[in-house]
Amino acid sequence: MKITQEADYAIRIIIHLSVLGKGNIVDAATIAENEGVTLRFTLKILRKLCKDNFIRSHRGVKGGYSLVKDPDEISLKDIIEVIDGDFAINKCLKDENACNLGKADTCNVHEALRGIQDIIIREFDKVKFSQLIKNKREYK
Amino acid sequence: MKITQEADYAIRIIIHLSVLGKGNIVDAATIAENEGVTLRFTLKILRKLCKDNFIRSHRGVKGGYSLVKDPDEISLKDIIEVIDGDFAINKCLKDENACNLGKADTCNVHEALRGIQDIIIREFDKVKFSQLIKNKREYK
DNA sequence: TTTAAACTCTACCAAAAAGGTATACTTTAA
DNA sequence: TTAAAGTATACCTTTTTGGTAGAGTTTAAA
Repeated sequence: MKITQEADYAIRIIIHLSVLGKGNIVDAATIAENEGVTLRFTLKILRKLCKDNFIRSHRGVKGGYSLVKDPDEISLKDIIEVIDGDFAINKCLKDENACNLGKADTCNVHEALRGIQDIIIREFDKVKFSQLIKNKREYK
Repeated sequence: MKITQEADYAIRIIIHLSVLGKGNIVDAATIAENEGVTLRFTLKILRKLCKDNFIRSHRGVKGGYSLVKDPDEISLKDIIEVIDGDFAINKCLKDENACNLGKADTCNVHEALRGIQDIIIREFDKVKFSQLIKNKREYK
């Protein structure tokens, strides 16, 4: 029941971009340095965030990355899903055939877990990045 | 954000024992066969459940395992914790020193995640095994 | 009192996932 | 034209997970 280290990094990266605000460009090296993640790994995460359209990249000299959406339109759920994939607290909730007893449809556990999962997703979706950058100053 | 396969098995094992009811003995081989888990792995899980006092073992011929508590006194949270350890949706919530920026105490994300984690734990704790065995018949 | 059906303990192993790095590009402002 | 940026793909290492093995110990019952 953990988010991955990579998702944690992705959250910090989006926080960094959120502080700068939608549309403002910053290069990967600056983010990496400030957030304590290696440049290479930062780049890898940034590419995933690009592919899912939360940020966009600007190639060439003076390039970098910028937020596509406003921080209050992006939730923890959104970013964790980009990295870790859909929330599924048990494999049978992602794929009913994964139940090795073949009875996901009649299983009380399955039903209970689905209820919990729905609540978890809702809670992660409630937290927007606008809230996460409260009291944060600009980076120099 | 998944429970492990092993925790899933443990849940089924406790369900099996819950159907039989507190104090009733069944041997590992029977559980293994009914729940679709190998005997060896079942034994391993049973030992962990013993150590944490949810079940007790009976050695020797006609031995096996039985529930120590009533099914309505055992929750999904209890059993998942036996196998997967304490719930901690991010490493910084288990150990504040794990924050590689060293600012768990002032971190907005940390604070938000703790709130979500508390809700998750509460939800898993709400589900008791008495509820999970509704409509389940005895095993033959 | 012997036997076999049970559980116990510790260690080990293989596969999968996670975390991270390397190489060889392409794009573009200045 | 050049160097500062991002891109794409592939690879590697470590940790976690899932599972197995071997050599015991205990005990009901014949």
